Amino acid sequence: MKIATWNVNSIRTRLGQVISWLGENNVDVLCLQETKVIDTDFPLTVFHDMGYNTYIYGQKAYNGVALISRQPMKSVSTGFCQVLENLEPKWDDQKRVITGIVDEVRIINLYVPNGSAVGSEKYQYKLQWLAVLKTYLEVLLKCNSDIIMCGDFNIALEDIDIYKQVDTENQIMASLPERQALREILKLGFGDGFRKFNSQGGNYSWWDYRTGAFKRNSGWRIDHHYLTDVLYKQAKSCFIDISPRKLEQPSDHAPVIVEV
Amino acid sequence: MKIATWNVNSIRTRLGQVISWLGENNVDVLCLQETKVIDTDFPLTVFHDMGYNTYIYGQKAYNGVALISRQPMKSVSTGFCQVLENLEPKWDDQKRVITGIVDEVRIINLYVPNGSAVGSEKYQYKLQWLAVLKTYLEVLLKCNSDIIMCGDFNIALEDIDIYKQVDTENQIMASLPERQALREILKLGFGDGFRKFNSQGGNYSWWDYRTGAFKRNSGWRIDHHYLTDVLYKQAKSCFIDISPRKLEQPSDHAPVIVEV
DNA sequence: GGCTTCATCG
DNA sequence: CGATGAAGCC
Repeated sequence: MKIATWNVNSIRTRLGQVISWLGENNVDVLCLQETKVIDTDFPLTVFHDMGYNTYIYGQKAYNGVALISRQPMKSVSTGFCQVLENLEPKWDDQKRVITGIVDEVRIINLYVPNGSAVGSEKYQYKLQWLAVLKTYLEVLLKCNSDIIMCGDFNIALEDIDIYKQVDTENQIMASLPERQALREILKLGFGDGFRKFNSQGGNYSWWDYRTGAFKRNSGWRIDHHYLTDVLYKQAKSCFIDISPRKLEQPSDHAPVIVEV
Repeated sequence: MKIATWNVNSIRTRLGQVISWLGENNVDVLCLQETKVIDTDFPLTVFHDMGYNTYIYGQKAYNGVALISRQPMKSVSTGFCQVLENLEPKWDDQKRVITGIVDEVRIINLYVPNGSAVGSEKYQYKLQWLAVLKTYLEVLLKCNSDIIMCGDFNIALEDIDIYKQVDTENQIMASLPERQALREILKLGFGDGFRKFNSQGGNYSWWDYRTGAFKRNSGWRIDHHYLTDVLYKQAKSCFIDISPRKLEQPSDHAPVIVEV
């Protein structure tokens, strides 16, 4: 089973690229982030015509996640609050979480907040959001032993996940508190799919649109697949496909594919 | 001498098309309207590199006119108020007028207000603006006997200048009061360069972006060259070049070229 | 309805 | 740099 994650930075702008990529890469589930569209405007039919089942959780202009699955998914759930019933509803104002089960495997598709700048209000929100995510995962792990949690984490966990040395005190996506929050989550029992197969630096999934970052490979590895034990052990491959980033009008992120 | 007028609907968006058109059409003066850019952001150097002298009169987001001249121009003047010293300054809030002399010929480049809808406040402004234009021309005619007044007039003077019969009571760009205001101006001694050579309908310079107007040639002839007597008599040709309207991301107007 | 600004976000 | 939405024009 092949599971891909791709922050497309607007599904409507990127639809042609996503469709052609999906035609060439026969993935079973494609997890999209930053769809940036309300559900009524999501281009469903083109995925249905390709034989995919589509589960969406979007909003206007910002955020938005979707699951594009060859097989119908079961136990699909959107947002945190359907799982954490006592959680304040405001945690679902931003559409960043969708999950469903296919072949006994729970796929969790996440768009973690960016956090803007260390110390900012948005940074606090990111850290709190990661704490909520942890409790969310604790609940799901009670029912589902096999989980693939993937998406745009907006966190580079190790220094080799960044093209240059950064200040881990002040650099968003690399600061120690957010790294620590993610490590606490991984301690629940997740392994990094990409690092099972590749321990080298220079592998990135996001390059800033500005300053020609992609040409110089000035990237960050912030899009991840985290797998629970059994899935991690049986994983066959995990790689970043940088080819869509070379096209005209690309997303700033490249898709990442794990095979289990 | 070849004088072109072209409403480019943003010089920055259309720069590539304007430059390549200018390279292929060796005009002496190119009169631009709707440059939509403040003077500090106007792309001057690319015109200078082609050997053109550039005179600009722009504002943020709306309106804006420019003269692109092979020869340096003399007696360049922007707006109405430099010529009509007692005129209220508000008449230069919208940047719609620029003029200069080349080879003893005064080129006046105009972007006449559209007027929105007959009877609206903008319509009243259009009629008043045309009255001011008349007094402006009366002054210039005292000093310059040879004048080419060109630009986007937002007026189709005759029924054959429109692809279909319209209601001349209510149709903006065709209503009797605005046609009459323009006729009063032409009575000062101007002839329509295009009509010296072509008395046929079906010749248009503007096609609405909507409803595939260009494909069906549902156009209007609203971009004109008006010439004083001597120039009118010696004019060698006047034609509309519809080829740029066929490109991707075109202006909704085509350039018009007169040779004198 | 097409298109181009601008402001905001990442 | 590139996305969106709102406003204004035609």
